Amino acid sequence: MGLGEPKKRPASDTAEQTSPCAACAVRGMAFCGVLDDHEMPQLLSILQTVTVDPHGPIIDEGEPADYLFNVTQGSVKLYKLLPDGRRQITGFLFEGDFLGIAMNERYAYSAEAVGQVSLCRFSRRKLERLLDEFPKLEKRLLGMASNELVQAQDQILLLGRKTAQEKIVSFLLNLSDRAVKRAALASPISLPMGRADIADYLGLTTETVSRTFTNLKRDGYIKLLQGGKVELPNREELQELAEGS
Amino acid sequence: MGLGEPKKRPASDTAEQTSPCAACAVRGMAFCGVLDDHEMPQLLSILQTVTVDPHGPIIDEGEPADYLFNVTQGSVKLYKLLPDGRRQITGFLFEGDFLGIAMNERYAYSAEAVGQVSLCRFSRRKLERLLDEFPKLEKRLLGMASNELVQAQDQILLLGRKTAQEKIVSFLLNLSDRAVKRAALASPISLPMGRADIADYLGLTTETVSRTFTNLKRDGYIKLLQGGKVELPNREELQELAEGS
DNA sequence: CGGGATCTTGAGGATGCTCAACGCTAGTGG
DNA sequence: CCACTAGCGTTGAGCATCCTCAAGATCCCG
Repeated sequence: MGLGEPKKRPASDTAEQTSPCAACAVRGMAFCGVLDDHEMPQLLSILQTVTVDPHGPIIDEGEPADYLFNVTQGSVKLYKLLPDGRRQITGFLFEGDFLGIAMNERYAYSAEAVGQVSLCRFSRRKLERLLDEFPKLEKRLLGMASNELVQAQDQILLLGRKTAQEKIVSFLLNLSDRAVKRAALASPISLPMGRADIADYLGLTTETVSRTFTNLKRDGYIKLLQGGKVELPNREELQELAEGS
Repeated sequence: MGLGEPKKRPASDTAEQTSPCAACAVRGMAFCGVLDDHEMPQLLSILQTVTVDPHGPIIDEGEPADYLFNVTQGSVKLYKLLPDGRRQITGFLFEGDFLGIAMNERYAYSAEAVGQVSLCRFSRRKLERLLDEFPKLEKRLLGMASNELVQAQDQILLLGRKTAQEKIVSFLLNLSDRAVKRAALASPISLPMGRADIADYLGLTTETVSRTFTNLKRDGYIKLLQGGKVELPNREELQELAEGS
């Protein structure tokens, strides 16, 4: 696992010593949002901030699941591989998303930075002890797990029964919805990942992704802007395209 | 939702009055297994046993998620529909499986009995109150949610990147593994669901499922027995078929 | 024994894949 | 400053897997 070894920065070696969390932009959206200010120090004591370069590994499928993460900046892709190299991306994470609910003793998938990424890293062992102390943290995690399961089922429906065009449009709408949840704009959304990543997420090839974008553009459903941004002029129209109705 | 209205049987109207749980065959595997004997009465007080006829509905996608279930007998299919009728089965449940982790305020999918099914039914509201009282119950549910997420990712990999034959073989091996967990045999496994259900679970058509079974049979990888049972003579061989290695 | 449902088999076709070439952009070094 | 290259995205032509449509076989329950 050569390139991109995470650069660890203990929470206690900078001016942020007292609390990187106090200034944290994603605290409200993340699972730590349920803790009050006076409870934060205990979380802080088991947390390290980490940055990873583009394409750098974060976790590897099959390794002991010793750490959990919270994405504070950038985007992350999760994926599984078949022995012959076929790849399935199981999800993308953005600011505020949690990495590591879906695991037992070992990581069930690998994770890699899409662009430059910053994360909070928790020792799993220590976090589990904290859960005993703060039941509301555990409740929050259970709620997040529920949400992720619902998302996973949507993805299963998409992969099993939708056409290439429906897959692409569903994907764009999903990114748009999540952007709104992060208090970003619903319409010019940014695609930090490449065509190959989109293909491996939707069970397609890069060529099919590219062709489908071209068609959607030609028919006026989307506009491709500078810097990998996409404009969605008419969400309701797209909503229907996404479900074939 | 006409046919198959669940037949409710309050826990207090039969000889099992004191405890249907005491004699419950699946208690060890189910989430209630974490409760001690002296804690069971509280669970019992919020529980009803229910039976559903073949093809009878259990829950409907989009309805308020007022009840959670534990399957005690038979098999259940979970599915989502697209507006034009395309169907994706998101999972099958067997004895001991829990129904209802993946939900928020409303059910994220529909559930239907495959054969004759028996279930324990819990009021969600009351169960949530019980969770506050028994943190170990909550911990257990979080663990189960983790497991389900791992399963969901496997299914995503299957749907996105596996061939028809790999899908079928993976499915058979999965059923076999789960049979073992229920203390059943690994090899002649039973397929309580029809070809159409298998197809909608694997993102295929019934014809493709049928043809693939025929091919696997011809090549000696499986044997189709009486009563919808399937023999898997060589699991290791199948394991390789399932991953294309 | 009959009949409906389910399963199987066949022939033809469409969606998305493979293989290949070309264009665009950004970073690099002369 | 600009040619060069490497990576990524786009486009095209042919093809394979799986789907569609249709007919026949089998099973199960009355």
